[in-house]
Amino acid sequence: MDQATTSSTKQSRLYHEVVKGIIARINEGEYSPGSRLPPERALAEEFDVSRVTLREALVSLQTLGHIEVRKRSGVYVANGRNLDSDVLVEISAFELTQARLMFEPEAAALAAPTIDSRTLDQLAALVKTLDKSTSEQAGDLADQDFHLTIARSADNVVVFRVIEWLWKLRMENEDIKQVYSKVCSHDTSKRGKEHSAVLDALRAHDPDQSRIAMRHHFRRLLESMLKVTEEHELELVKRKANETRQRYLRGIS
Amino acid sequence: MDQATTSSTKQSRLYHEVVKGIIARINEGEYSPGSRLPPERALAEEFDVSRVTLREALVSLQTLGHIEVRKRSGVYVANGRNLDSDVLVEISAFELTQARLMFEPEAAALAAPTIDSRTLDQLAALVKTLDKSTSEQAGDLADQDFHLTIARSADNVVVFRVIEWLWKLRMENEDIKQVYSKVCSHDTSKRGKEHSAVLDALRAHDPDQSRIAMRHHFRRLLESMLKVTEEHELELVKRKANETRQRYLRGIS
DNA sequence: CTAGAATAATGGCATAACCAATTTCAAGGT
DNA sequence: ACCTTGAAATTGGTTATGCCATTATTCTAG
Repeated sequence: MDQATTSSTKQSRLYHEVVKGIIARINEGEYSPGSRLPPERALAEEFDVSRVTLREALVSLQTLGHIEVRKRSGVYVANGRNLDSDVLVEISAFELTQARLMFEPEAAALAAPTIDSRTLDQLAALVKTLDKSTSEQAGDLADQDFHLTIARSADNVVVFRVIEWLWKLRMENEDIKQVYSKVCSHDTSKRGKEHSAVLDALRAHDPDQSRIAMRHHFRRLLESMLKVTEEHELELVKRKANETRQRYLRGIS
Repeated sequence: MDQATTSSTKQSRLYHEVVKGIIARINEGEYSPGSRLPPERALAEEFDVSRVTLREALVSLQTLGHIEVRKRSGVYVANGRNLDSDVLVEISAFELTQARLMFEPEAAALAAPTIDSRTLDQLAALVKTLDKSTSEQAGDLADQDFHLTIARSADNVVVFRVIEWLWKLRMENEDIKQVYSKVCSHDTSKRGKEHSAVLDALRAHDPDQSRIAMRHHFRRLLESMLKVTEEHELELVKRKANETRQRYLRGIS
């Protein structure tokens, strides 16, 4: 091998090239999800780098969650994926809300017995912020803070991570955001009341009541969502009918 | 260094430890944002690893965005945001099981009304497989299949993803695997019965009963886990006491 | 045909070395 | 005293080689 004779012109690290190369091969289907990549020694030769450099690329790829290295077995293309990395899967707002309806109440119930007064004060402040928030974005953020603060109080990293991911989906997916936006503009007042109810239950350190209050919140949300969507689709039908009418009446007036 | 003489007991990747160590130092302010870390060679010595391994840790840290490596200048703590960290989170078997106790019963309840007979047959087969499985690994896989099949039947991508992630943690983390292994060897028979109970409830398409059966399964699991861990720590104490005794009795016999 | 033992394959890690720039610092000139 | 300068030390980047422990595979004996 050449030793490091190429490093004078190339600014970035060599392993970056290898990372790019492997990702390209994955994307082009040469290495399909779940399949095994060639062994390190072979890959190193293919990319014309040392095994150490090839390994650095694998470490980076692993950190990014694209591959999975199993000791003494091989390198595999990740298919299970990390919770975080893929927002690509099409997820409907309904599915997401249903999942939240299932999980968030449990987190609230878990948090209730041990939540401390400082956190309760924070939550109270967030309820106020949400009530008097003008912009939609500010409201959403306060909403997120409220729910994530409760999830954090459950004092379980796994639980928190799950709910954090749920919120990530809620905030990053445009379609979902739109649906939520419609629902919230539809009835903002209820959200405040329901949050207060949750807060009261938490204040009482009552797990069951906390669960019920949170469940109620989400159930109402899901129902509103169904209703709004219904109305929305009704609106679409009307508009279409109108367009049709216009088209067919165009030549008559 | 001793070559890889320590790898027999240490399961996960060595560079992970280094990553955790460096993140800890950053979070504790020993290395403040923007400041320079010691050179690679020094760090390698501090962490008692080779430079190659230390470099792997740096690559990972760099991929995570926590540090910045400037050629022939040094390694710097990334400015600004420090989200504290992915790899740093230590997830205990208890936390994971608690999360599963919260979420998986809900998934079962959701699946119950709509689960079809073909899937029920698959589950029945898996229960059998689990009962008569000899190797631990085979049992674990059947267990995983059982739970993931139920989660899939909930027919909600988000829910499935969450539970899939939980299982990933369960199977990929060596520490957690070890704890689960101890628990399962402790009482395998119960697991089969509990799975059967869940299956029966699903067969009856009874959401509440499904939830209860699954909850019971996990509650028992969590309790066994606590007990086993207790025993394990007790064992450690005993062994230590024994060593002490040996030491002090050494000259007497 | 199967159980078990030998063998090959594979990832994990260590050591040593060299390269190409940068940084440091002291010698030397003004 | 101040600046220049150039050599040596420093530092990240990369390669090469070798051993270890465990898995996967193959071969052999029963």
